Amino acid sequence: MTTIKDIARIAGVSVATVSRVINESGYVNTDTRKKVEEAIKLMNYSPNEVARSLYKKKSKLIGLLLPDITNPFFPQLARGVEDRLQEHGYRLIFGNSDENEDKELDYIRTFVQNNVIGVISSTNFPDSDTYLNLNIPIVFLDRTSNESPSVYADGREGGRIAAQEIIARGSKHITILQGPAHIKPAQDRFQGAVEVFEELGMTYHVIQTSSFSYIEAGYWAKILFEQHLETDGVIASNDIVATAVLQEAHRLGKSVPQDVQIIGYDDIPLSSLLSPSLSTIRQPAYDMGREAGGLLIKLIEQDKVDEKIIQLPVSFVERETTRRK
Amino acid sequence: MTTIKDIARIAGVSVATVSRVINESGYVNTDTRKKVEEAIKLMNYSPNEVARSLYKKKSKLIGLLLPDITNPFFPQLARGVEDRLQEHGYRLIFGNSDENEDKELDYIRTFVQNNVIGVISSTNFPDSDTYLNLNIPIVFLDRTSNESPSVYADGREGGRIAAQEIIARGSKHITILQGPAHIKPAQDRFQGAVEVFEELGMTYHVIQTSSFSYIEAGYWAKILFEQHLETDGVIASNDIVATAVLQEAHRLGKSVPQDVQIIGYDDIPLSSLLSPSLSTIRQPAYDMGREAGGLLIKLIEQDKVDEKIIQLPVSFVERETTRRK
DNA sequence: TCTCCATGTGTAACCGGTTACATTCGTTAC
DNA sequence: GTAACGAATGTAACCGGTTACACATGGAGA
Repeated sequence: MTTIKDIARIAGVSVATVSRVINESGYVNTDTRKKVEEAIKLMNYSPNEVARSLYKKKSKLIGLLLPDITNPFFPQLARGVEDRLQEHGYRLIFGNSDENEDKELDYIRTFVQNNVIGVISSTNFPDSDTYLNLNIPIVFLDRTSNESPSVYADGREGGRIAAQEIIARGSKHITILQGPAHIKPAQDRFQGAVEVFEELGMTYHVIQTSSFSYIEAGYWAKILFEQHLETDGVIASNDIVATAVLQEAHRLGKSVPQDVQIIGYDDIPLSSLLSPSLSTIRQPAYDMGREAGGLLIKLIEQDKVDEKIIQLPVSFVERETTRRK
Repeated sequence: MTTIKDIARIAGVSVATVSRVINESGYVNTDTRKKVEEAIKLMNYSPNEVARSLYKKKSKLIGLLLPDITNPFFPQLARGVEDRLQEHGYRLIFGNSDENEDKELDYIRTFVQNNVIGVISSTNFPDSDTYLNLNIPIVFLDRTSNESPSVYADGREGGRIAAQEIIARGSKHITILQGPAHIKPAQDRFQGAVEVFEELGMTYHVIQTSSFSYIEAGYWAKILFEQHLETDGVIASNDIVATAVLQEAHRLGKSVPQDVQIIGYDDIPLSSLLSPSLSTIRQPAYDMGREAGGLLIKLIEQDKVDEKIIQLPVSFVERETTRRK
């Protein structure tokens, strides 16, 4: 591998001068600069980031921790983060936590060991020591914690909207699928929906689900209609579960949205391709990722950041699993 | 941050001894080891990987380059890779290439700058200088190139199976959706299907699509039925497009699979949740990722590796968008 | 003429680890 | 008695950059 010494030798200067050229710092004579640049081009040299990082105690790497990239909501977050950071020359070290605190801790440790300059995390444990003791900027994504920098969409409001819309469209026997208990945003949206029913004094049913996995989604859908066959409106905990409910409704000969209305959550890309296409509460996942990236960059590059907590709007996307008002 | 010097001071030994304890190398007296270990625990010390990496010219990082994590086929690959590597203490630097050679080059460069010890890449340009000149192990994933280490599923065979199955199930007017021209695996599966038709002397139609994006998928589905309304069998280039075709068929009042049979490709998780659920050619994406990770580890840790090219089987997953034989 | 400062460049310390080599001590073998 | 070797430990060079500091030069201002 070509090193700065090689370049220095070829250009007939010292390593300090080469470094100055690379970093555009300090004084360098125009002719000298030219010689160095030629040597760099000749050898196709690019500086070793590891050496840089060691001295500066800062790399160009950022740690990204997501629960599970296999859940189609998260790739969009990841993509948003990456696109934003890439524009500023930062790169990602990536890990899936599986909502598991130990795995998270392990990843965070290796992030730190690799001198990452910041972390973006969708964690269920934002208040753990791991994060409190972290002395690099951290942004919570799709999660919040007190005054910590975070980017998220208003889950409670999303839940409220889902309930309001499905009620306004005439469902009387509504079942809410409550997402996994340990996942904060899932509980927020559930609470939001429940609130609306309580406020209106309406009854509703709840099916508690314990994971967001594809395999189990079908199971919950079955349970739902087994326990509450009269259900004519379903507020699903996310679009995957909603898709499973849609399938189960078909299987039972119920037509959607005439017999049963369904509202999903997230607006994953496939929602619009289902038949009937899925009405859902949209979270602007890609933008959330971008915002998180942007916020982290600010935290890294600036002393003061005013808006450390960014809440993005959720919205009802009316498609074909709900009736017209 | 705590450094090895701090530990040495606290334990009353030299840095060399601490290093020996950490790495379990050389001779260390049992009592000394105990003192050092206590100091490490006391300070919650973990060694700086950057410094290590600089001296050793090797990190614990591996570069992973995928076209677009937003396409649901790739998260599974990524997950497989990560899970496998994680077991061996390796971490991922991740990037999306968007099938763009410049972006790829840029990522590969920063991988190298960060002393990654290996690269896994789904590239359309395996024979470019970028990869030829790379002097660290590289595994091509979902792609092949000559004798280079690679893990993939047999696209041609997948295409053949799709054609055979849909023909065997009675479709007469079959339209093949040909995936983007620059994506090798898409062309392989297309060629495989075409082969079968040629061998049987059957006619078929082709719609050439130019991307795998969600947004355009609906467009291609529309085009398909506009140009070939008589189509009673569709071999889609992947499951997303197949989903769009399914939707369009419904919209046109065609029932699936009675009027039109549809076969997808990939077997992304959502396929089984569609209604009707999607018959498709399954690629074992997660396993492909795991295998790629395993192969790379072998290449890194062993001198000789016998099986450098791993081909995984594709299979027909019979669901509800095809009729019974 | 002398001082001061901007310009230009090199030397060497430093970042936090790893490891080659030197040194010391105790035991064993001849 | 001493040569040889294993065990235990420390010193310092090294990895490839960055940068503080020293030093040289030349022109402007007093």
